[in-house]
Amino acid sequence: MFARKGFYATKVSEVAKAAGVADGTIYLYFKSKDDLLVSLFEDRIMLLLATLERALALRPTPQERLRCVIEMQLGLLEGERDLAEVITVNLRQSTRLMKQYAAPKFMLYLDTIARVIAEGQKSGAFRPDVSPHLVARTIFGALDGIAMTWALGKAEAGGLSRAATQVADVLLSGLLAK
Amino acid sequence: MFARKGFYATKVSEVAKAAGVADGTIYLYFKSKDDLLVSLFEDRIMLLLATLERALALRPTPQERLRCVIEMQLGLLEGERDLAEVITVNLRQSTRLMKQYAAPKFMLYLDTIARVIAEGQKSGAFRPDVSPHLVARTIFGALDGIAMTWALGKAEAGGLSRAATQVADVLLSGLLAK
Amino acid sequence: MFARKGFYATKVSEVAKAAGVADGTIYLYFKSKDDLLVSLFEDRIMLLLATLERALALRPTPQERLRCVIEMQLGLLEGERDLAEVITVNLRQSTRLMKQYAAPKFMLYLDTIARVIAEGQKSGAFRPDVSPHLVARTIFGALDGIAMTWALGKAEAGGLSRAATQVADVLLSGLLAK
Amino acid sequence: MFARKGFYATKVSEVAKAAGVADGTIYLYFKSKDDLLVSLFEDRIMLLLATLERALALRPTPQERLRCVIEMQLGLLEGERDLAEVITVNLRQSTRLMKQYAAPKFMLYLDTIARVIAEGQKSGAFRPDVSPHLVARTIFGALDGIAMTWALGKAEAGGLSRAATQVADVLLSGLLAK
DNA sequence: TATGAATGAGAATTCATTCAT
DNA sequence: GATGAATGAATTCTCATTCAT
Repeated sequence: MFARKGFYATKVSEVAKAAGVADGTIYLYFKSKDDLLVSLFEDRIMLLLATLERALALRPTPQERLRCVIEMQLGLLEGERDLAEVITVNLRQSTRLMKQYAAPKFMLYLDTIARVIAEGQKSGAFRPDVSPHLVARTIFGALDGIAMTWALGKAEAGGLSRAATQVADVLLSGLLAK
Repeated sequence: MFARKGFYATKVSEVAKAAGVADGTIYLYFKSKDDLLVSLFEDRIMLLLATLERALALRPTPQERLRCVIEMQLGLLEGERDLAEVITVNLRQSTRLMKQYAAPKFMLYLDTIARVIAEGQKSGAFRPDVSPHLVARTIFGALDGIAMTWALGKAEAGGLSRAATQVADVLLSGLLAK
Repeated sequence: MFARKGFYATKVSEVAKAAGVADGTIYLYFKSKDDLLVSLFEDRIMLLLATLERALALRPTPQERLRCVIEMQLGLLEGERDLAEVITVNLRQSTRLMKQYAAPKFMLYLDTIARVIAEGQKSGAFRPDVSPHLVARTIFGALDGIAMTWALGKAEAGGLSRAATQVADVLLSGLLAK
Repeated sequence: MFARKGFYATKVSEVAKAAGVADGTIYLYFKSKDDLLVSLFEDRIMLLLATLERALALRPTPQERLRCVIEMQLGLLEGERDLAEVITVNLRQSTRLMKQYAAPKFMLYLDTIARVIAEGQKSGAFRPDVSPHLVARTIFGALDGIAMTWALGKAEAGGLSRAATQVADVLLSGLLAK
């Protein structure tokens, strides 16, 4: 609902009706309307983090690990256009929301990406002249931007995974040591 | 004000007071509160587009042109933390706002970047195996993500221009034909 | 709880928790939240009435009987600051509550005081030129006001019984026939 | 409206309609619904205080001054049954309201009465063996109780001023030095 | 008897917008 | 053009009460 109508335009009573419960019941499980949005985000980013850690454990080379990150971030949203819209668009409704709740969890995610880069640099696979954290922010932003334009546009099925391969190609060849 | 408190948390009366006019006066110049935000965005993106076109005219090689894009997008926000926050965070109020007003102008901007890529591919400078539009979305997203994390974090002076160089290095070597 | 937080600010669930039972259990013993307050009041005023009647039976002279009334009304609350607050403050929730439930019982109480006065007048002990009912209302109000200011203030231990003696002195010498 | 329906049972929108303004307009003049009630009380008690001080200035003897207090407190409500109900009943809805807002102004009023008593004691007119503040609380309570029973009952015209004379007789002869 | 999760009616308050001055 | 007092629609959240277990 947040994706379709926007967070502020969505009434709690609509969420309740869609969930098949009474208005008050929402408040037995969520502290406030804000909490509803934040929980959605946290659920997903924690899921992403957990899945990512597990997947990374199976990929030995830095190249594979980076592709893994890219595939997972876009994969989380593939087929879930509404979720993509909530996370890339609606979540950013208010700075307060972002700073207070989303930022900490989000930083954990950036840290994970940065660690992949740093390890690749240490092993000599990636160029050492760039900041791992900056690269992490670049990668996150690139994928987020792709998801956003995908969600706001036609959101074609399979579009994100096709994008993932190309983006990975470009970023990887930009990061590999010469 | 939108940046500091969020669009919805900012009252029109606060904007009026900050501008030193009466509440009603706002409505002599803007159709609605939404219009206030959209105008802000349009002003800036049109400025960015115009400045970018002018700057691109002076850069002959695709490499220089791409660096130019990167420097300008981040440069627009350098030193204007609040503006960065409005554009990367607050503007994403609602899908309606994005789709109806921001998207068209935004597409013009993506088109400009895509054109730079396509020209680079045609001239043989950039690898031909990636979609110019996808690369444009990647570049925009990367820069937007950097600006967002910069704005939400400490927003250190000079941070964005230092970032620009490194991002340009990575993206360029990822895009150059072998 | 009603005394500490006010009747409207006290949730039934808080009363239930304080009583160590589940919310629903309250409704097995009380018809409604209002009933909770009314029962509290009725319990106490009936207790006061019964105790008062018993005590009055032992005091032969009008003077003693009047002192008895004063001591009992203030004595009921001595050491029970919360109860004093409920009766003097919180019970006055709404005119409806007062008129419908409290007033009848309350009138019984005023009647008892008025009877003490009337008997004193008949016996020649009290001045005959004042209405017994008006005097009863005066006495009740005076004691209620003392209890209220005591409850809203520091509610010092022993404060009410010390007050009782002085008030009785004043009222008695005001009522005695010349 | 508060008197007729009780404070909690009265909706702000009803007050607004009765006042012939829109709901929101209430909030341009009062901070909250509570403030509406408190303002009513403060207005009146300040009026009472001012009128009382002025009237007291014209009465030389302690006896006259005490009668003056009694006449004014009951006189304020004479003919204003609703106001009497608000002040004696509705205002006492919550301890918070009383303690936080009403108490300070109320104490000023009690102080004024106590001063009348203390002066009477100093001049030798009143018995010296009772606390002026306790007597003030007694007098206030007696009058408040009379007003309350009057408001909750038939509230006959002229009832309060007739009561005033009798109460003054009793209290005065109770207070005069022997 | 006791429970406590679910209910949903209800109300205070906010704030974008208007328009008489 | 500018003002800012007044508007009133709109919405979150609370909490007394119920009832299946």
